Amino acid sequence: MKFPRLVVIVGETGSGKSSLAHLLALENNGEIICADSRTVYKGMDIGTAKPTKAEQAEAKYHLLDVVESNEIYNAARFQTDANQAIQQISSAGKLPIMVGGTGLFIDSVLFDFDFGHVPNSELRAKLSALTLDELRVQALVIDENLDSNTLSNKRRLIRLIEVGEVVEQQNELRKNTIVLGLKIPKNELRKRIEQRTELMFRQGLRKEVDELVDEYGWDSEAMSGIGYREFQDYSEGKLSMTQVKNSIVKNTLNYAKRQRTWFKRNPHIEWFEDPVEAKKSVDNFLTTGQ
RNA sequence: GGCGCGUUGGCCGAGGAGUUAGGCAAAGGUCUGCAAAACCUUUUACACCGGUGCGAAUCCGGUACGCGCCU
Repeated sequence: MKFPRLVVIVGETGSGKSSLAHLLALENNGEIICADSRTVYKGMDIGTAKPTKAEQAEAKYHLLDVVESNEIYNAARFQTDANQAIQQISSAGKLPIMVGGTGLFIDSVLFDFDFGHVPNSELRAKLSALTLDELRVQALVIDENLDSNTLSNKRRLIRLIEVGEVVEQQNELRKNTIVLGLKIPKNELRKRIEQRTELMFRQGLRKEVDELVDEYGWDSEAMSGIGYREFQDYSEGKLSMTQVKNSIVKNTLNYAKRQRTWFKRNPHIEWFEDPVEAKKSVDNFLTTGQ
């Protein structure tokens, strides 16, 4: 079976998708695949709201703690790892459930992305030294219809030049797949994110950050995430701890906004505000295969 | 009571007679190997009243509020 049955749950940070996934796993003999660009890192537990040890004891989680906090993980690698996990889970007779908020990661599996050329770090280094205008000139040769979003984005221009062509968008959904989206009202989301941040502090976020900084420094991959990087300003005396906390809430909210924008354009997502309704939809999918 | 200084969009903050300061926040958006990233778009303000100018947020006078100093 090339495309085993797959349940996918998406949503913004704090939407409750993780707990829904956990429940679904328990009820349907499922295993979870985390589609999250941060929980792949070891040592980043509190700030990424990684499933707890207790949760991991109840249900099997995949793609957690797969790299050290100073390593780089990326979408292409996720795609491979996730597909492998899906095969493995389903050949063991279980139901794969993919949950996460990293849109690119999710879509790479959902739409079977062909990422194209492998990154060329030498070329990238060379291109990074160029100005935006110089990159534009090269990029416009490849595609003269680039919009202002891309034309101002150095990183994307570099990738475009590296690949040498515009990759064709693919929007045919993976077979045997149901995609559920969890959404919650905005003011409710804010409340949850505030509570969640508060909880992280109580669970010892600050200590986790200190340990990671001691080991990898402020410039490491681990420290680039929300809930971590904000502490640098505290350590430099620029922000008080309260301001750090507020800043984390704000950045998380901004991130949630970007996630919402990302998922909004996917027409295959069935949106739910009530997890119970979402569960019914999954039940239906599992019994009818539809 | 007298003298001086200040009053800029949600906040900070430049400028200063006729083209957009900028930053932050907010809202919307982009997205195929860094994605909790990177980036795009939008929001037309100068306390109030009068005066002088073709033209004032920008100059002059007064009013209010704030700050400082003096008696």
